[in-house]
Amino acid sequence: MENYKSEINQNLNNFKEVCKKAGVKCTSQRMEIFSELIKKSNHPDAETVYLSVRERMPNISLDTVYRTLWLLTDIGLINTMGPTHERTRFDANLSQHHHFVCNQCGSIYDFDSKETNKLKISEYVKNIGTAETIQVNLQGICIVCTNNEGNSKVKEGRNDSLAM
Amino acid sequence: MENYKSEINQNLNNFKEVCKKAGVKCTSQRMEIFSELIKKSNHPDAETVYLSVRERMPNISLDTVYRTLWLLTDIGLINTMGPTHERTRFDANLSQHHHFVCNQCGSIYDFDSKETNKLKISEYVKNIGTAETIQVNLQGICIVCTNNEGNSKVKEGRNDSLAM
DNA sequence: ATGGTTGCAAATTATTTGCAGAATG
DNA sequence: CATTCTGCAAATAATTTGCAACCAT
Repeated sequence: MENYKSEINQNLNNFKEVCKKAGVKCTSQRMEIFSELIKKSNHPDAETVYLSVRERMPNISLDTVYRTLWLLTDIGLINTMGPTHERTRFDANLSQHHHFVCNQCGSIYDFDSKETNKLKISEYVKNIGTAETIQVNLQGICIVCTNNEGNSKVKEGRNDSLAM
Repeated sequence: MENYKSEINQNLNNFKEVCKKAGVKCTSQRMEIFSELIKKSNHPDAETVYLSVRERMPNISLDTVYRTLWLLTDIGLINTMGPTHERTRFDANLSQHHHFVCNQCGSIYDFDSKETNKLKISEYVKNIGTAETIQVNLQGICIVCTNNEGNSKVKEGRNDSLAM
């Protein structure tokens, strides 16, 4: 309970630094939104963040929350869960398979690997729950885009890469 | 090229059977939409399906495509990619981690495992592209819901389980 | 025949944007 | 002080829904 507050302070210092580097202002709204996200580990959506922050800042508006969340994502302070700005996509392939998403063209390739299917994840999540399905998602650059280097249009600037 | 058509026919026979079992009608629209999804392996969204099917059925409407895709999902003939009907969720935890999604309450738990991080997926997808990030998603029932058995509300009936 | 299904148009939900005043560096 | 931000309200995009006509069983 004690180092929870200091963790936020530590993060807020980093926050100010990153903002300065990125050339964006460090406003009270942004700090509230950011620390809200650090406090809540349950990956809230914009509306949820808005409702919580509003308890401390009654005048904040939902669109500020949206703008801030995307800004924080752009400058690398937070991430989104899964694909964003995407419409729901459907798949008739019901067999066990995994996905490779190209950060450049947005294509999704299916793949399968015995090694992946054999993963004994269950042991790692025993204290979380019982897993029924496992799905591996890879992000990177597909061969087509690698070969087309130069004439490929970037689809999203928000796909920060996270070294493996 | 030849067994591509026979694959569709085979799937369409199964389609009719499943429809009968589920007590839904086997309309021409539904057959077109389903076979469109089988032909395209690129996980199209509703609009894309709509545009393709419209070439053969000029009068079909987009909402029929939506209704059909969800119906097919409900009766287990197709799947959606990733979370659906979900707002974008944000996460301040930037370290390498994976997710456990509870099919019952919708909570998302973070977890990490050395074994997972060491996965040499790159070799399996060499001919697809170069992966920069790997993310494992587990679906199942979390401990909280297991303990609350009975008074928990089911969130989605669309989470077909796939044995590990 | 008749109840599920379709197409249309209108509704809803999530998210984005233009603009004038407010706050930050 | 000069911008960058914010809050408001209105716009947009994806998806859903009510309803009368239509089609499969």
